[in-house]
Amino acid sequence: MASRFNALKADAAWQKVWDERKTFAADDLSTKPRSYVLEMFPYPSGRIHMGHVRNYTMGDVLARFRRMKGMEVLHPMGWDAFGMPAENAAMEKGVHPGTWTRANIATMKAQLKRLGFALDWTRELATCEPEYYGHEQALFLDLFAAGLVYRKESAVNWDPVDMTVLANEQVIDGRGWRSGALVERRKLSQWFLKITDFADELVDGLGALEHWPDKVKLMQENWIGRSQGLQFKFAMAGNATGIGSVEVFTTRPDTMFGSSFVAVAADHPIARAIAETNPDAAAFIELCKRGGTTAAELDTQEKLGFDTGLRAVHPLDKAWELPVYIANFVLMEYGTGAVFGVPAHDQRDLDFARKYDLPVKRVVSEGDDEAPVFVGDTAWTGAGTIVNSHFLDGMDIEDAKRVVIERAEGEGWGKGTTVFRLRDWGVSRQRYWGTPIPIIHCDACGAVPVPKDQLPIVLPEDVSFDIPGNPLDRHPTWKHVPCPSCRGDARRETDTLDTFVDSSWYFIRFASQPDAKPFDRTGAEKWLPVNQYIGGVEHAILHLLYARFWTRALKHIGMLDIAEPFAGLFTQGMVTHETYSRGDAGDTQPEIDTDDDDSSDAPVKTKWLSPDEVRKTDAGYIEIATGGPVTVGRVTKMSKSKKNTVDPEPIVDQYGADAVRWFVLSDSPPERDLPWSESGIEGAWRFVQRLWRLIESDDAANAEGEDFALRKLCHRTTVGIESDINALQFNKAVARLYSLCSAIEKAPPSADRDQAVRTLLLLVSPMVPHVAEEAWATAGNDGLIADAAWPIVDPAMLVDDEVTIAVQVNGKLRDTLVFAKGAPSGDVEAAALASEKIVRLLEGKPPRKVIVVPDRLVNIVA
RNA sequence: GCGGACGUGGCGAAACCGGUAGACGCAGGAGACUUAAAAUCUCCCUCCCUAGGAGUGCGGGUUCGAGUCCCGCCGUCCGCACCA
Repeated sequence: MASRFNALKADAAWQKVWDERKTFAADDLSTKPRSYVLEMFPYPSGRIHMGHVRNYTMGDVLARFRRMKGMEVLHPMGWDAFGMPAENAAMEKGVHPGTWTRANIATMKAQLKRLGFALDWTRELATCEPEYYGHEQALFLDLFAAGLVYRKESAVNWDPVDMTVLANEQVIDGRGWRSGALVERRKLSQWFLKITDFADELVDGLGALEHWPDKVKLMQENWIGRSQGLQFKFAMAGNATGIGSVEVFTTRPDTMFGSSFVAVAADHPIARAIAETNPDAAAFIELCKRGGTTAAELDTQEKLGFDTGLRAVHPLDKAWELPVYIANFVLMEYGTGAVFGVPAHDQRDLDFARKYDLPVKRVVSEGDDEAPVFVGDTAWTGAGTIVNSHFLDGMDIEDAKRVVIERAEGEGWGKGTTVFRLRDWGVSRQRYWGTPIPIIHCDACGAVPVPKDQLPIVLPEDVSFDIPGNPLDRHPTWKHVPCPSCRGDARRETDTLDTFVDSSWYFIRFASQPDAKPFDRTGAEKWLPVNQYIGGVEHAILHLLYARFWTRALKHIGMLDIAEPFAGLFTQGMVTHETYSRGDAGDTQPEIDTDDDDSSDAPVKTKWLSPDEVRKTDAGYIEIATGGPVTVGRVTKMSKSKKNTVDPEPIVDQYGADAVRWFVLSDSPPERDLPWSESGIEGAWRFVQRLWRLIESDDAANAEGEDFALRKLCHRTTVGIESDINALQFNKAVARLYSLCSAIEKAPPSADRDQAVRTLLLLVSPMVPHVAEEAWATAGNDGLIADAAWPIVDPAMLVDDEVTIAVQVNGKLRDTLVFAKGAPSGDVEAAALASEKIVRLLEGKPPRKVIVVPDRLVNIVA
């Protein structure tokens, strides 16, 4: 009797069982091999979206699979719960950020539970609770004590919309990563973490991360931007100004004899000193500040300079003087804020030299041309031999670099150095909804750390959000505290920590969560590093770099002996959907698509329609409300601004958790984008029903006799799926399961078929656990399929005794032959040549050559 | 501009180490069952035209044999960006 699988009922029932039995709680004391599977924890924005579903389903399949393979699996979940959207909600709706956040967590937790994820909820944490951020404050103080935290006044990226400071990593194309507002430069006193102390090891450490995507490693390497070169001082000729020297950095000391000018940044101390007495210089500096910083502007912006009148003495030839310019293309933030220009071998310097008629001298010869005058408008930056350079002549570039550095160090005017693009991590945020920085400012004692026994510093609840700015700073009493050191009147730090600090150590807290301290070292080390971390590429630099730094910092201060937090990383693709717009407006409107985690939408001109506002008809899509035509636009990332989102919850209501899980695992390779479609989810639902029918119709009582081919297929499928899941290639595992399912359906009843059904159930159970549990119980098995062991593969069942051999003529397939495996090449060749089709094609001519690849093919060259 | 990835049917995609291209799914088509529909099942489904030929973005090359390797283009996407 065929019945339907009632997903709604079964999902709830099995989720309750897993919950009550704490099936997926990880045992710290287990002696089994361990595996820590983690997906990037969500920001509690309100509701889960398809991206979450895809991300967590992938991790879930891996976690469930590893459990079945006999491992003790840690698969926890928590909430990245501090951040701007909660404050925006507070401002818009008058609700306290904590109330809003905790309500969202409750909603999203219920939504995650409905998907049946094998999560260890006993370790759930939310970063906005004092039980978490109090420990974070303790860690901050530990880093402070170790000298890895400092305060300095600096020019910062100020987001005028969010009214806060942003780290360099959070500024994208000159705009705030969250608000999309044009970032301003401001001077502020800020707390910094010394990530640059770890710059070298953060680059070098990438080499050991075998199970990370090359793309992410490369992005981090470029972000850290390590350059090796020479740092040295030019002495000034004469000393009328009192400026004695200018220090520059170069990666090309080999080209020193090709230099024709020195340039300093507009905000370089030398430029400022000159501006004090020279109004023209001051005006030029103002001009430089006005220049834009976007890609397009930089591309078209002319190289401009102002001759200071200063002359720098070439360190290798004291008689040689170079003009010193203030130039708009020199950055104060990089290197020493000053450069020397070698126009022949640097495009920027060449543009500058051509504009100001400076000498362009060739010092690297790319061919035979050794003429000292370099012509043309394209600098030569490639390999070559050093020419026109005295004692360097004839050397290659690398040798010349070494020789110059040795000489500089020997003569004491410079030294070989490494310079990084990476800046220290500014962590102060002028926000309420974040971790309070545990520091007290005292006029007498300076910045004093809060004694650890006074932690956590808890956020005050009575705050208002009716005016912009930081409510902590405006709070009447909170910041007024005595100095812990001298007991005098002092002020609490009112800035809070960047929320990326919260996510820099949550994976450690998951592994070990004592009450009295952030984590227990041996407890944490039992689980760490995370074996498989899964999340979006958008965190390739931000979160993943910070977490790597934080882990190394903890190692540095002896709190943890783990260098790299994430041994394996996988970055999954996005979930996309067609876009629909009314009429023929198209999707050509430019727009800024900010993060989908928040509710801020960019202004949109196109009238977008959501998928449930349109219907597909034979004549194309129409708008349901008006019956008007709908333009189907590009398939893009689901975003609120384009209204092409699909809310997972109603889909789960309609099709059940298993169908949704199966869909997000099917078809698209997990690192690529997954196009969501209505027909796709229906297909997934049909498969769940098909599985159920197959299981229900299995008549175990009458199952007798053998089906050797089917038995072999089960073993082959099992190994295949093991390797697919280990490689996170779920789309391939899905395809194999479809094939096995079809083969079982077609097979006549037998004991092997009955066994195959059982195997199929086990193999699909990590992906569609609810229908698998239901069927497992229906078939009368004891215990949960979640606790069942993965099928054991018999290697003998993987070998084929027969093979199909392709017969090609000139590389084109003409026939196939079935042979016993390992048949002698001579026999195979003879059979191929005797084949009717081959005989006809050869027309009696003898083959010129015959290639036989054993057990694979015969290629006849005619 | 620099760096990287990718390009296979109507669509999402498979294809091990260079060895039968298009597995598996979606959409579509035909049929069966049904009073009918849904569901289900069976078959077809790269293209031109069929004794066959062409075909993995385009043009070359290496090879008995190329989606896979090499050279040169074109296109798409991503990251960085005056980085000295």
